[in-house]
Amino acid sequence: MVTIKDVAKATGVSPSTVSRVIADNPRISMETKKKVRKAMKDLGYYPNIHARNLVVKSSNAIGVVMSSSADKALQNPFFPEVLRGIGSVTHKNQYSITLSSGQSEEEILNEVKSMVYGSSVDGVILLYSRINDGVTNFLLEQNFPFVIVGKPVEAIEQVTHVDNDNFKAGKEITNYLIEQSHERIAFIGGSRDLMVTMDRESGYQVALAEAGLPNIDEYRIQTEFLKSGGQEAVECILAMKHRPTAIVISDDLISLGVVSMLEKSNIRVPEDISIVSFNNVYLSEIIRPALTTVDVHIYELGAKSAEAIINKTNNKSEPAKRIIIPHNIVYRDSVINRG
Amino acid sequence: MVTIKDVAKATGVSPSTVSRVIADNPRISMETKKKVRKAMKDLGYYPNIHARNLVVKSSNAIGVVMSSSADKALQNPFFPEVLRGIGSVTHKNQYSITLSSGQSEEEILNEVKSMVYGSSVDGVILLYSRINDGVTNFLLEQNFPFVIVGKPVEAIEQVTHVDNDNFKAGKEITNYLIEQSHERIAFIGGSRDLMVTMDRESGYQVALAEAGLPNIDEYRIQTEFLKSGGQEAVECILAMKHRPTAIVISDDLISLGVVSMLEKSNIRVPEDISIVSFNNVYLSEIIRPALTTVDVHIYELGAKSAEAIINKTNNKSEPAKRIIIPHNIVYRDSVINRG
DNA sequence: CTGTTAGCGCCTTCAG
DNA sequence: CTGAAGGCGCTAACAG
Repeated sequence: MVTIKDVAKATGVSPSTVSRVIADNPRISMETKKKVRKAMKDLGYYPNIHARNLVVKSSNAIGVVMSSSADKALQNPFFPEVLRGIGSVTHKNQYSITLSSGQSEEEILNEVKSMVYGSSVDGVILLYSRINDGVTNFLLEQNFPFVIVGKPVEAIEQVTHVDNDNFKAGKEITNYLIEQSHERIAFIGGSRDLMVTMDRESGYQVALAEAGLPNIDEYRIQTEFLKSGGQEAVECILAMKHRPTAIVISDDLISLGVVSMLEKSNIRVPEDISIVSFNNVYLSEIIRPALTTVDVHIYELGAKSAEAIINKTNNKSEPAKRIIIPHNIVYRDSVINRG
Repeated sequence: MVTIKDVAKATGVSPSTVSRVIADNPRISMETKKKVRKAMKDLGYYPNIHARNLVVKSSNAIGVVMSSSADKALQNPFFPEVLRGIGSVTHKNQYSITLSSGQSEEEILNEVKSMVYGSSVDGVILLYSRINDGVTNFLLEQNFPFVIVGKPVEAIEQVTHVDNDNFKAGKEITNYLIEQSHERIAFIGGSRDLMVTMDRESGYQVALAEAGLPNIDEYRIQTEFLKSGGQEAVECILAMKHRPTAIVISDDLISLGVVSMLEKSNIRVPEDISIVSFNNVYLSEIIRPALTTVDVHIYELGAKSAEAIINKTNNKSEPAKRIIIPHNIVYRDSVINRG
């Protein structure tokens, strides 16, 4: 391994000079800089990041933690897409990213603790926001730089987050269904502990209320953020005496499950049941019928969160920010006008 | 930050003893071990990985590098899926994973160099195999532990790799088309520099030859591993005087592009043109028509490659292995029998 | 503008 | 079974 000493020796300067060249310290003469840089290249010198990080106590790495297991999350195209967004800006800023890989909440909390205490990351991005979340609480206690993709459950003024206006989006998409003369509208959401579910669901409820439509408990179904979740949910719906004519679904992947299950049960979409959902993951375009869905600009969500966390690590005293990514509805073929 | 010294002080032992407890050194009495462990817990001690890695020159991390930009690759569901496979076993073995994020070959090579020289990873997994690849050559020269997902271009006996038998798969899937009485069969592949493309393409060619079918140059099209790649390819096909009645496509995502483009051009699949492809990414099931495709067991590919690289880092002298993941054809609705 | 010194947190001989 | 000492590669004062 070629170290800073080797290039110092080769150049006839001291190690600290070499170090300063690496940092591009302005107080080094252009001449020696050139000389040193040449030697670095000739010898094939690459800095040992561990040594560096040990002394500067930072790692130029940011941790990305997903809800529950990475294993499960990666099945939802949402995550690769945020990751792309995050990756593009971390890369631009020379940060690397470390993925959480824990399978349980406890494992993940431990991972995060060792990232923080072991200072192996400079900041973390939380790809979810959940009630009573150990990781969030820990980060908050430690006053460690982090940003949430989603809406914080509490201390909303203290934590930087990038989110959509999911309440508004939920309301808008539900209103769209109402405009299409639907009156019996169900809602299928992911875990109710997640803020994103809650926000979308309240939007849905308020829209119903404002339209003077009844808010039927049975019509609000909770399931998992997976295709299989959607299939389960359909069973509930099939069991109802008064089936809804339309469903608001809080995630495209769930929609995929419900559409396929509905199809299996000989219920046509949109003729028998209309469907709208959220995210505009690319599969919502290829599934038949193509999904009317709210585009939340996933890539953007990722990119902005990365920018935010990088800013924060470089300036810890920066006040918390809230960044709202605008959404828009993409109209496709999964809704029918019943008027 | 609580260090090894702090817990030493708190326990009344020396730092080296604490270090030995961490390593679970058998020469430490059970008694002191307990005492020390308790103190670690009480104080909230977590090892500083940089300090540790600096001295032991290893990182318990493995680098995952994708072909060209992560940005692009992550658009193909293949990658999240391998990542899941890799993640599950790295996690089980307490390894973390670092994703390459370079945008160009040169950037990626530099990333890999700094991983290797900076000893920030113990091994790397290459998610592609390409002719004349700088990264592969570098790793080979350095004799640094790595495994390829795919078939090495050269030095095949020296590099551990996990692959499918893509030649055989290409032949089988083409034969299937031939059995369905197709005679004009085209091939759309990704970059011809990639071994995976070459293997599948030769399988296709041999199948044609063995069946006594002509091998028409025009029928072999090369494009990008993206949906847009498929769309481009269709333009070539539309321009032909003698259009094929079936196409072998080397990647499901490309197929998605060709199907949608064909649809736009009022050419029906499978009635006018049959399609088969590779990977069995989940979207091949949801697209209409559902794709007949060879399932290469992506998750498995990832999991095995992770096992292999971990073994290798723990035993550098281990001989190179070739691990073949069996494939199987999943028959769906994108092929019609013309007999 | 550059060199010297000390130390980051941990592990590993070498003594005892 | 345990302590003391030295060093991994790098950076950051402090001198000059």
